[in-house]
Amino acid sequence: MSTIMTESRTLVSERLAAELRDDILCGALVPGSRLGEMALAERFAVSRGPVRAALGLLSEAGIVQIVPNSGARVRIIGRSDARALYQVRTALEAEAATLAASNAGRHAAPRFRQLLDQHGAQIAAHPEGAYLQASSDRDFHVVIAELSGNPLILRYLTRELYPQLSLLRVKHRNVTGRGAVALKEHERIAAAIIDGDGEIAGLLMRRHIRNSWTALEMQLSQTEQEDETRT
Amino acid sequence: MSTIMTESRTLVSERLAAELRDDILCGALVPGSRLGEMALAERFAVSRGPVRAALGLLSEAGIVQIVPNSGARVRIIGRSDARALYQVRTALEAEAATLAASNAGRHAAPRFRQLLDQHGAQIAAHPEGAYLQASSDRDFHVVIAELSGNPLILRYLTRELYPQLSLLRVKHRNVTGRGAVALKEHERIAAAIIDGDGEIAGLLMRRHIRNSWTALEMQLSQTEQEDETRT
DNA sequence: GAGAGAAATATTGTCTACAATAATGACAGA
DNA sequence: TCTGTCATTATTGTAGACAATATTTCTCTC
Repeated sequence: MSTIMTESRTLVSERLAAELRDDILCGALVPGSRLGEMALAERFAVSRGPVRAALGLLSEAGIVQIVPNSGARVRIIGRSDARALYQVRTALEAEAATLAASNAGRHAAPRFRQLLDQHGAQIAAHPEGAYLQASSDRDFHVVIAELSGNPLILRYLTRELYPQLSLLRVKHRNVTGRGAVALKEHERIAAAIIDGDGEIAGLLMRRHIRNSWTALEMQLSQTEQEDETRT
Repeated sequence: MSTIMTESRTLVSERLAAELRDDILCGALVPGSRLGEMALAERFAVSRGPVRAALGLLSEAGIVQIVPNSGARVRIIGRSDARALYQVRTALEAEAATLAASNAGRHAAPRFRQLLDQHGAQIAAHPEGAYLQASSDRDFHVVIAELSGNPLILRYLTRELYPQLSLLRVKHRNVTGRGAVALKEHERIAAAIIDGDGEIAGLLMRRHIRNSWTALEMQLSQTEQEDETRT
């Protein structure tokens, strides 16, 4: 986490970081690729100072890896990284769901309804489902983190965990989500939160993230076997 | 989190960050105090470049607050910050305990025994107990995070959450721990982990952190009232 | 004396240049 | 052909200077 208080005017370094972040998360800069200070300074027509600061911010987000005296690269997220990320997600998102159930109340129902409808429409359009955490799936989770009222949880998820998981997505484009099953789980979580039942909300969220990880792990296993077979 | 791979040689910026970190966590640099780049560069006889990088690292740890174009200060941790930190701790440490129960097995018993004995000796020496998370209390929690096998949890706790809570300690030196009650809770958590009972370990850890927060919150309330009374 | 505005000063953000380090390429020997 | 050594090159880390911004001080008016 970082406690840089930013308001209106944005530093060059922060703008660079945002742009590089987008390039990294959309796959334009693939995991492993080199982020040389001099090349980036030239590309963005700035000095190396703000480039270094930007790389520091991206390193902090966990999507760039800096080796002192050697340079920075887009981070490669391996299976064990993904596992650790999912375990942390399980913890934080279960806590968020529990807290959200205390905070949200009935007036959150329309928001959840909208999110779930959106998600349902997405699944109808793509029954096999896109990869984990397409936007409506992600939105659902972010809303719960917001409703938790804990800015730290929200920050860790949105600034670090989700971007890092996006890197996994860049690397494994053919991994699919769990479609209607996941949606059903979302619905139950939302209902528990709306009903103020924190214990059940937390438990269902744990289960949901665990299920997502189990499915993903299986697919990663297959992908890695295919990679080995192809080598 | 930061993904700077550091091995043997340490950068000036990292050495500065470590030294400043120590100054901040021991209270030599109190919350709110100003960390000017020029003053620090002069104090450490280096240029402002590595000072800036060091401040970036400390900001990332959450113990320094940087306002663009205005400078850096040691962060002040307020009550709502502390609450958020404890909620995140609850989530992460319960998960760590659950995972540790799967990983640790019986051979962790001597280590726990040692930690608990140490903690017991500390409480015997100070029955009223020092402030939250004295070293043996902290060690117990760190060991569980290590046993969890999740490097991310360990990193968040030791790099960010505990240092930030140390800042709270700097501000509230008269807040006491829970003495023998906390030790008893530790013992039960350790037993559950050694027995491989992840569900109970996680539940007991949740309860433990929650209890610690409840006690701390009460004391913070009193301290703040006294502060107001004194003003 | 209080408040507003301008000027002066201090500090941070960025740029440029040099020092330090790692990576790459060339060459010799087994 | 492969391996090890050395030289060269590229890049990162740091220092110092200038530009940009915020803070402090001073002056004037009410």
